[in-house]
Amino acid sequence: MAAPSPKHDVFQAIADPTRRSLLQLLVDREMPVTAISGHFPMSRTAVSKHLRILADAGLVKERKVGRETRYRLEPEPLLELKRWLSFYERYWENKMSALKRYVEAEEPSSGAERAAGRLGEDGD
Amino acid sequence: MAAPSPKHDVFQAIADPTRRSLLQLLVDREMPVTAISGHFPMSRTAVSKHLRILADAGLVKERKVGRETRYRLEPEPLLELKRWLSFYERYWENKMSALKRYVEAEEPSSGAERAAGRLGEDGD
DNA sequence: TTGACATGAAACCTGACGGTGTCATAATAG
DNA sequence: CTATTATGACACCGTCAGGTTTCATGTCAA
Repeated sequence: MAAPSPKHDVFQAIADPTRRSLLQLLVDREMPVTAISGHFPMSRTAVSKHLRILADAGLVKERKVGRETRYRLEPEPLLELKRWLSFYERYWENKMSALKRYVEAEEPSSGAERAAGRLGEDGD
Repeated sequence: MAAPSPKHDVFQAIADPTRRSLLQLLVDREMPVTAISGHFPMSRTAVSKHLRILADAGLVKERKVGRETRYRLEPEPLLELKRWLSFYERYWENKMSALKRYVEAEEPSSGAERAAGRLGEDGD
């Protein structure tokens, strides 16, 4: 019963770029495996395995509809990530001010179109 | 140098539990490798490699002091993570209300002890 | 029933990862 | 100078993750 024995945690699940794309693809629609795999340059089986890992981490949910299995995003587990992150927030607040504000400014609304938000790697 | 070709991104860097502990250990103090490795049940070389990966992702910074190399946290790259996360925030806000508030309530202080936040699996 | 479609499971390959031990080198102590 | 300490660079190894292909099963359509 809802035994929380996830072999894969959220951190590991989102570590893979393919998996992150998968999440984004399923962000608001529900899709069957074959349709999903059409968006990726790999075999359907490979995608299926990634989905399994995501499901294992609780990030997607499966629903069988006829002969197909539809997957959809389940964002709750990301809360763990958020909480982990929030712990470090106060640390970068120490040294960041302008940069932080610049980023924060885009969040509240619907900032998400800037997929490639480049951060200054070489700070000093 | 300043090679902007990080083989390891932030997502991958924090995927490993050891590396997350490493970050936490270096969160406000600067430590040399040997001292750091004293906190972990593995060889100094292994720790050193983890540090390399973290440095590669820009999450720690090295400073040579005499014959020792001191490492310290560099939280800026976590912003990328935060921005990635913020994209999904509005999605879990759809289905979460009480739960969200309950979690949010712990963040502001220094909440990080509740590692096992159980979420209702079947939302609808 | 028969056949096509959707999917998961299994066996397998390869490269990266996490770990070890050893060694070379730079810096400090005597 | 010599010995010790701190560290990084290597070489090596076992495991696992990501990928492929093949096969079995279940569902839908004629």
